[in-house]
Amino acid sequence: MPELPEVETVKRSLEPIITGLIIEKAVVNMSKIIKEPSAEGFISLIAGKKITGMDRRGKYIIINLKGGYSLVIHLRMTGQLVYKDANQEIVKHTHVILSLSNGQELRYIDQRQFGRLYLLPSSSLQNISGIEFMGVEPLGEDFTKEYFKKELRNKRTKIKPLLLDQTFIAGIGNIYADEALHQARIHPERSASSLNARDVTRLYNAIQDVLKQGIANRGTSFKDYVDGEGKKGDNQNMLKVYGREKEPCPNCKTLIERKKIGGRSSHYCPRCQKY
DNA sequence: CCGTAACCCTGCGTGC
DNA sequence: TGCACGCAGGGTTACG
Repeated sequence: MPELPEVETVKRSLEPIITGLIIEKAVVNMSKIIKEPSAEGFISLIAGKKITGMDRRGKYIIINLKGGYSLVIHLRMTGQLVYKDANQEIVKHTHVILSLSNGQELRYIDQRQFGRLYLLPSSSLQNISGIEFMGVEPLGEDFTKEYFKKELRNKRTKIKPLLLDQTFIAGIGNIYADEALHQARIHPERSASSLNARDVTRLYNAIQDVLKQGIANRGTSFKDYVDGEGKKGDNQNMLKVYGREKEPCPNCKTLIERKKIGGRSSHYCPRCQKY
């Protein structure tokens, strides 16, 4: 479940080793993974392009190419973008292989095939529907406490689904939403507009804390996630509530509960996180 | 505006 | 042992 910290870790692990290399050739084993343009167009367009750097927007990985193009990758649930020697075994579910000018490859692997690749002009990233209306970067300077507070006042939804809304804040997924709400001691079903100033401050700080901690620990490897070099992260060991149903809350020893909220399973401490 | 659910997909756990 | 089934989950889309 790659969220902002995992995507950022992939970006940071790959950028120094692939910048400056040329994508010599692409092999597409599953054409639906290429969302834009067609698989054929992708293959012909990407060949010969030099990698100039990388970016991240929300959960999207952006690989910038010389000539004004960008390769954009969304890993969704089980996607992996890994740098491997061309001699390394091609594992099951390898859908796209980019051959690089140093004999290495960038491989897109995705067990559930939910992830997508896009190749489009760097000036047209807004053409990707998920990016067009994407909300603020939670670790960027536009995400201020004042902005967060003001926005929450007008929202009539529950706080947990709101944190997952990518058009509100970019990059938070189920793991970090549950962790942030636990740190802030806020029940996931509280209505967003009901949070008082102290709640807002705690949640604002908690969002940034859990994301920064996730990055510092190189991501949460709950199941499939690995960085650009195929290495697992360490943040799964730091989680307080996510995936810990029926385990004691680290604060108060009350057993963690799990409940579907807004269609997503939510993990919380019924004692620390009151209504 | 908000909530709910379907969709996409494979692997895994459960029950028979 | 193996089959059928349900669940998991991010983000988009459809619908009430």
